[in-house]
Amino acid sequence: MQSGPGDAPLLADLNDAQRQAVTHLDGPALILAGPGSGKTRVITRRIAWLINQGVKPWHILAITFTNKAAGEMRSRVEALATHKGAIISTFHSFGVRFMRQHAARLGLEPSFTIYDQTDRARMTKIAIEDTKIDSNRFSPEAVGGAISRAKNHLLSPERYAAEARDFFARAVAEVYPRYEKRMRDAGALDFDDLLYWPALALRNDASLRAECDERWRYVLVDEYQDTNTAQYAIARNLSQDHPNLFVVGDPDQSIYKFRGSDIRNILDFERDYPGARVLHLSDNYRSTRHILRAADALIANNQQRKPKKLTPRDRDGSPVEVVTHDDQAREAEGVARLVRQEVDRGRRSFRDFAVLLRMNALTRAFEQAFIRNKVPFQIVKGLAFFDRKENKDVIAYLRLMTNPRDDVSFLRVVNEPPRGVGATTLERLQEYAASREATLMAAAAQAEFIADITPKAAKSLVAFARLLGELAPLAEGPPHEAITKVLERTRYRESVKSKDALTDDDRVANIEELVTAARQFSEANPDSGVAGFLENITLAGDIDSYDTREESVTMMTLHAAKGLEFPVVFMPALEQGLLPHERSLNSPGDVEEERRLCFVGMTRAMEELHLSCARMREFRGRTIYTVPSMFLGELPGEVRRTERGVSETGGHDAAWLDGDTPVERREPARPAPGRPASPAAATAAPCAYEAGNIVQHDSYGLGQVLEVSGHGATRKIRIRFITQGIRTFLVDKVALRKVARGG
DNA sequence: GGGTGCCGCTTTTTT
DNA sequence: AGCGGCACCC
Repeated sequence: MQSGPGDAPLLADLNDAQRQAVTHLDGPALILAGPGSGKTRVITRRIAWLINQGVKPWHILAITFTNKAAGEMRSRVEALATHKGAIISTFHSFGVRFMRQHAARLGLEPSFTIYDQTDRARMTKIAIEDTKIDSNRFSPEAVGGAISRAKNHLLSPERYAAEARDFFARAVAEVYPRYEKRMRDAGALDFDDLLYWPALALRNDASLRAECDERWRYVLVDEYQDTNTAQYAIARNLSQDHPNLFVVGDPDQSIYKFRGSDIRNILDFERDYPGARVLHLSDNYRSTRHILRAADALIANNQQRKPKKLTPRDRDGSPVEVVTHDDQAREAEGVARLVRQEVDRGRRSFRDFAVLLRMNALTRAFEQAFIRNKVPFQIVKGLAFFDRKENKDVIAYLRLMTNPRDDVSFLRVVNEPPRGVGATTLERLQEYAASREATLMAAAAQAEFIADITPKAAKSLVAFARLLGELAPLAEGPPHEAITKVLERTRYRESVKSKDALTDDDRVANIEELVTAARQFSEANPDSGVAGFLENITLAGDIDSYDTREESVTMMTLHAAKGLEFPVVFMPALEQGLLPHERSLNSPGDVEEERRLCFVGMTRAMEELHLSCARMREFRGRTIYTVPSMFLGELPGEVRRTERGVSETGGHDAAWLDGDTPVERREPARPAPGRPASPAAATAAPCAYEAGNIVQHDSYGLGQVLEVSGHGATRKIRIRFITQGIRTFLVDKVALRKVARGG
């Protein structure tokens, strides 16, 4: 490594491994970076260092997974070096830029619309109806998901069809080409297209590939463990002639398999790039020893994993807490009280706390508890706002202004507000459009010539087409003006107001908020028109709306928390079926991913980590008895385990749950009692288990033995599980743990 | 032929 | 919370 001018401040506060990573010059490099090991710092310093070494900024491409991470990286590099010309963006934003730039070469209009998963489902539904497949048999979401996975694996419709074996795959194989045709005709790309087409173009067009490889000589990829096949292909094809691919990641934090990421990309890096430099960042600067030991112990249970340890740099801190509550209301109340108390004592501020959950649906109880205790909070879930019906409607108008071929948006708002265009008319219109290979907008403009469409409906359709034609020029101007005009011309506000007096205030407020969001966007991006605004909101993720400076407790999913850190982390609802999630229990590989998810959550904590579960949980309208997460059993003995409440005693005071004023209550710390046992038939033969025993099964959770029958290899055991009903197993084959003798 | 109101289903995680 | 499906009314 050479040292250039002004390197000292870039390298001074780095440890040995970090410095080696930053100053790695040419050739592929894999940086295995555990949580809290300073990987963002390594990437940003490296970009600055490369520029200091004389690498031109426009030869640098740094890719992250979220817009927020990209923005942060950009501002951090900015503080270190002039990087004008370097691209720091997400894979998807890079894909958009690539597609717009090479649209002509790819046979695409540069004014394409980007479809989100909701739009994808609608288009999939249309495509299913194009085929002879029974549309009730397969949901558009399921088929759309399968198409998405195919694209993530770079499978074209032809290749997918060649490999389709089972009934479902054969149906998807029918729909996939129809979907693609429909998308192309609508001038639309889905999220996966933003990776799929660039990946294919780079793979198949040698001159384009060489041109891009030459342009981006230094490619850096963050969170490499989460790349899918398409992303892998993009990175690989940009790193042939200039094989300076620098990837940073942690196999233990791979949590996006469901959207196609392939952990083998990082595990096989050395095989794919012979001679790659491999560096390990294992010093953890984030968390206390207690937290790291707990996280280490948990992740060590994964079989498909290279062993590695996190080296703490910090003090011991306080032990990791595991608390069992009676139900989710008390669990949430416990969190809210602790936050309140710490803030009241002046020891913490609200923004020091985060509540990390497996599912968005679990936030309810916490919202209520925080409100009750006057604890300010924010939920990181940006989708909710732009997903509101009224906003989606307005957005559909904007899309039609920039791209009149967008059939999905057409269908969404052609009768919104109501214009007297019903299902029958639309069916006729679609038939007509299909027979002439025309877009719905074009067909609407000539609706008066379509047989079987009533004159009244035809008039409405023509007026609608004319309206959009008149609005279209506004797409070049600032988006908030376009929205204002849309609302005015469609009288959308008025139509909302006349519906339901109770909710319409909310809806109108949402529309106003959309106008504000558009105005803010215009101010920040004065040169962008409506198309830029649409692109921005479609590609914005939940985490992008998260404000770290806000004085409030943060609630978010474990997935969204990746890359973040908080002084105090709560991880509630650690129950079998939630984490690990029910749908992962059938496959050991999926359970390992759930364990990684738990690991990611735990390693967000800097000083305190509070894990909890509830004995009872209301979910989808039913109350179920829960089983503590298997992951809690994998933590070391040093964690502090506490039982609160204990329903069976009936001794606690629940008054605080109903009133506004919290009442202090006793915290009897006592062990959980065994479940009441029922008298069951005894068996003659000696056996490790007998009726009444309380047993733990790896997947089904806690249950009570009802009966043991037979003998030898055919001895059977019948168990009633708390959540999964009655099951029968062969005693010799089933993995059970006796928890209590019971009866 | 279109509009309206009610029911039940949906969601695990996301760019 | 939204939305498709359905029944019922205009």
